[in-house]
Amino acid sequence: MPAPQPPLCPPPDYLPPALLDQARPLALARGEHLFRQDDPVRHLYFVQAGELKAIRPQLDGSQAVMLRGRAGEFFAESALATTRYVCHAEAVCPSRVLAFPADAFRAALAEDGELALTFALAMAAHARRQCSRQERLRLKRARERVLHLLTCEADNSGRLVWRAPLAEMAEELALEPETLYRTLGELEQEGIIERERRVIRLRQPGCALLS
Amino acid sequence: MPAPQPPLCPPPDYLPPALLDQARPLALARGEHLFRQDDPVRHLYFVQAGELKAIRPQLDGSQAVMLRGRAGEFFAESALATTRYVCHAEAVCPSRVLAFPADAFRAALAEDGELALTFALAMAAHARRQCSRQERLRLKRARERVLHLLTCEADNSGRLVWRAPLAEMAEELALEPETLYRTLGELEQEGIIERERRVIRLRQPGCALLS
DNA sequence: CGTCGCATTGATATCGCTCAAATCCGGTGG
DNA sequence: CCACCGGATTTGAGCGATATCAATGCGACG
Repeated sequence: MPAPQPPLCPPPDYLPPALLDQARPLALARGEHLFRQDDPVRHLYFVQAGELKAIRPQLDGSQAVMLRGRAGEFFAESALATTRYVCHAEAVCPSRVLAFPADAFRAALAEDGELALTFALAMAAHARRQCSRQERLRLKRARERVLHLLTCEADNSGRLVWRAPLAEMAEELALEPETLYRTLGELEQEGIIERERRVIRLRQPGCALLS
Repeated sequence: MPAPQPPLCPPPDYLPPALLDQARPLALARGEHLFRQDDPVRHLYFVQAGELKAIRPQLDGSQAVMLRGRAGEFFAESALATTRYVCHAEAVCPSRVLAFPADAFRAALAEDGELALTFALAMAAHARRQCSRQERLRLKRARERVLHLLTCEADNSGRLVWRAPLAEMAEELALEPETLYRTLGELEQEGIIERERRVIRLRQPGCALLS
């Protein structure tokens, strides 16, 4: 019974009404799949609430999180360039998405250069966030990866609400859950973070803690 | 004396002549910078020959390779969305690039929806390659990262020509050079690869070597 | 011939992974 | 209300892989 409490994110206001009319709302329970590898790309998705992740199963049985889509973002928009998905997508927590028909979306972009530019810029911004994730994965020590995530994802006051089990965060960081638990424990002991339930708070947000 | 021997890659044919006319060719020596962090974004770059990398200096003195631009690709096009660069860019080997004025590029996109769509699709394809790099970094063992790179970057016959020192490849893989040397040595001993100078050849291209 | 950058190899320390076990917590059903 | 259950979290011990430090070889080039 997907019923996320937070309010729904409206789709970007630069989208033309004709496109918005064709959007179909979907609700996903935690763990439910939005699409699977090799599925044909029929829709472009916008996340209104919750969070999605795109995963590729690895040969060792684990899964690599290729990207995440949070509320207010398009998700897997790079699929626009191809006809089939190269990974699976599932909801990290109860989520709501808007599904736009892919060809209608392409047509709208081709017809309206202004729209296409705006969308391209949104993709560019998205690419930057992906770069940040990559920078994080290049850090070799667990402590640094964790701090990188916290400083990047926490709000101005240093608070980060993680709605899924921490094993999910470990996966995001390409760490084992035990390592993450221990690292968070150490950071807490050192007074660098506080923890309560699903909330983690950086005591000195914006401070250069890395390395 | 930047004088790369390979032929120059022509810019994409979907670019309008008006835009091509404004492109300025640049030649870069190995290690030369194309732009630096905090520089204003005045140009969009297309790589005609050689290879570029965008790097962010880390607090520990090392540098993280955020992305690479190879011949035939746009480089750092996500900068279109912002006004200042967030990282440095330098040539990995002697290179040639075309510099398009950023505002002319934006204007051309806004004016021509067809062009904007094509460019957006190119960005999407680029995003997929970035995803692949990320997947690589999520692999925990050095051997798997190396094989992932080889299988992804080698041509059909399994050949990969690496024009820069191997330390550059180590950096790309977020490994220490020594680890890469040792790993390549093992793979060679096991008959999985062959090496000669700057050329690495996978003996069984396309084979599922990752575990 | 000397130097410099790159490649290679060895020894050691450290970190994160792995396996294992215990505890906590929220939710469910009696 | 309480007992129970499963998932999530914590903690421990040991091992293996990679980083780190150090030394040497090697080839290009001035």
